[in-house]
Amino acid sequence: MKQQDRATQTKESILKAAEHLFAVQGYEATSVSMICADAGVSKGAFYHHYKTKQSIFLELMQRWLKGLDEQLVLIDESTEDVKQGLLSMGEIIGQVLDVGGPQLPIFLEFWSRAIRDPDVWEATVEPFQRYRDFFAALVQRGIDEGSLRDLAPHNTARVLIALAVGMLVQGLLDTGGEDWQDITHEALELLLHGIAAR
Amino acid sequence: MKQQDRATQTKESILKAAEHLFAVQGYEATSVSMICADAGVSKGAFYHHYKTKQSIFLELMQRWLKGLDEQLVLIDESTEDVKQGLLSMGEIIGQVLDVGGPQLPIFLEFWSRAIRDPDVWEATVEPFQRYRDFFAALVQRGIDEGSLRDLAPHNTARVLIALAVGMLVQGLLDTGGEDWQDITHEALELLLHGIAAR
DNA sequence: ACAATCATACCGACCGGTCGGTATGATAGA
DNA sequence: TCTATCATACCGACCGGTCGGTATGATTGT
Repeated sequence: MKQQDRATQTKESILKAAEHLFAVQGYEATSVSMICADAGVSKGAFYHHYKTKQSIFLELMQRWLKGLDEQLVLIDESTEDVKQGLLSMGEIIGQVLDVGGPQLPIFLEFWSRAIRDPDVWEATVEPFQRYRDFFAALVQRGIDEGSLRDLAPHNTARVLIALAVGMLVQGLLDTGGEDWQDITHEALELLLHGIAAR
Repeated sequence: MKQQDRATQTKESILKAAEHLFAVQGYEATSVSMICADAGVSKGAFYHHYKTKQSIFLELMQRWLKGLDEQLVLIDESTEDVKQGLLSMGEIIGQVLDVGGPQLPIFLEFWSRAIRDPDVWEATVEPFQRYRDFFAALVQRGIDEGSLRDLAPHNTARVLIALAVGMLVQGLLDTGGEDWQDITHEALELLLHGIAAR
């Protein structure tokens, strides 16, 4: 095999091992040695490909967010009706919770680290502000096309994200096998139509 | 001074030091030695009063939740109108974010630890399910008195908690000095009346 | 005297990261 | 094409330091 191919393979196996271990044990509880053992690679190989333990942490997050980005943009482009688009995006949350559950706990660690570490902040929070702007634009579109009430797009976006994040956290901590696809859908319906009596 | 008084004073100063350090540096980054140094106490004193590092972590959380409990019950008893009660509870979130900001990051760590550690889970998640039941009962009351639409109380409670948690996380990660009191209030209004056009 | 309270000294495990060295494929001049 | 040279990929022992926790003795109120 070519040298470069072997290299990328090694790098990838390290990343996969790290992703798995971070998900199951958490970041702090996972040592570089464990990652190497799991990947079947030496510590030297690890530090040849990655500068620090944290750097692999960040690369993981960037990949993850990139995937989320693409999904959102995809839905955004394929929907005409804003209300329907919001519901579709809600389904992403449900999917994320039902499918990618195991590796989600990392997010909580990312966030708590982001508060102190500027590098982590840049890689996690800054993208979230991009999402907020994205939702705000979507809400504005809804207002323009008359399907949404005339409310502050920025704040509404914050509410939407709060809903997403809150559902994510609850999904992580709830043990019972809830159907989050369903719950998130209903939550968005509630937000759309209000819970107060007419 | 009496021996027992001195003991409780020591215990309290340890707790205060731990609370402060956990808030500023995080749990893992804070060592027992640092807590002792900050409290002006020896390691022997620490392990005389607390079994492990984690035990102090848990005691902190229990105190915190107890305070939250009391606030919620207080509002619950003092309000007649459910809609108004919900808005008042929203203000708690705002208060919590504006006032107790510095020590909130611990929550994220608590949650991420709760996923793996059964003891932490019991101390953090189980209370949250109590809150959910509490909100569910409140929603049910709203339905009965006709101020809320007839919807599943359990799911609605989940939405309310999602909103609270989501706002909390955003409040932690947003750098700008937003007025979360205001934002949370508007969020609840949005949820109450819906964002869709009539 | 006796127990509660605290201080000091210390242990073994482990951690992230480094470093000297090797193995192996790429490259280029003869 | 054969070979000398070099860069990349990788190995694993090792380091300084930190950590949570313990063992033991001093102090102090009762």
